[in-house]
Amino acid sequence: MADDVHDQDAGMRVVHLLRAITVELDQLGARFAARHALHPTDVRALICLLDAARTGEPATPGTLGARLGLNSAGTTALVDRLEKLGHVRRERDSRDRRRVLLNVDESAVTLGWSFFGPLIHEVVAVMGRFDAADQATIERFLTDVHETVTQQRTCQE
Amino acid sequence: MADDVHDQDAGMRVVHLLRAITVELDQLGARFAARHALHPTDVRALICLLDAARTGEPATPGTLGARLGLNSAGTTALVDRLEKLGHVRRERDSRDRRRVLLNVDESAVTLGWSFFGPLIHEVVAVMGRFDAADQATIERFLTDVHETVTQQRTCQE
DNA sequence: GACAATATCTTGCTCATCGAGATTCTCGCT
DNA sequence: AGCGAGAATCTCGATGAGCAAGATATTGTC
Repeated sequence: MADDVHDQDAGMRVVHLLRAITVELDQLGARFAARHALHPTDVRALICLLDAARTGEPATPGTLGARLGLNSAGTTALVDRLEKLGHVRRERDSRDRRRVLLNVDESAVTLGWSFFGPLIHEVVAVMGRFDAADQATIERFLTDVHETVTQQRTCQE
Repeated sequence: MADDVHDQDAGMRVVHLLRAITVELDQLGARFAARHALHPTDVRALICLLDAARTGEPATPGTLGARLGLNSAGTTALVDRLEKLGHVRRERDSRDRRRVLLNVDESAVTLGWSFFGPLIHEVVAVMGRFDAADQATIERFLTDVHETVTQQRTCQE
């Protein structure tokens, strides 16, 4: 039973750590936003768009708005802002001409890297201080947590 | 060199996982907010207040606003909202009557647990599937990452 | 006791987001 | 073909969170 208590303590400590990391990353994102005349929503939008670009799936205002929990009006305003800043370009889909495809400009990529690059580098370095077996453990843990959180989000309708 | 590339790949995968987890947690927080007539900022405020209560340090509008990056006007409006909903009570400090202490109501605690409790339980369960050595590894990794992120945030002025 | 410093609140404004509806385009059906 | 249902996006007016600047109340210092 002592082990159970111990397990739960480690679990709670990890929960608090994950929450603390989330809060810190949020604030870092907010600072990045303020420094480049962006709103927090704009940063989240760019992250989503870059993710989509990385996985090769097409991005449209509809999918973006759904991902961010915005309605159509807010999504239009968001894309307007990003387009005005030159981070995104609208482009009519030639197949389905109702749709608008969103292309992320190179400037947004370099902008993101200039700000988050150092942090990413640091985290990779932290990871590098663990041996291969431990790295696999960490990756497995984070994958499980990600799955759990995603499930929690989607199952609550 | 193949090992280097391998290390870096694992590092980048972990970075993406951490970011994905952050995004999911944000959206979960937003859903929690929408479901209880709260704004995202209100949720972040409650988290800060509960953190402060847990560590025993006194919470005031000033410290809260600083933590959230709000100015005094926004902080006043925020505390007004939370007080109107009964989640927080203002109370003049009897020693320094300029100050206002913020007391989190029990209702806010139970509200938070009713929503995030299941997720926390799940994450603890995920953690429980690892043996003690791996748990220590995970905790050490998250601690290092947290430190890195905090450092990155504070050093950028 | 007058003055600077601190903590909080008030006022007037900007702008992101929402709800509702208009517009443009696609596709199945006859 | 061509008409109508439905889908993707945009426009308009309203709401409200947050900001800048200043007001108010309280404390410590000379």
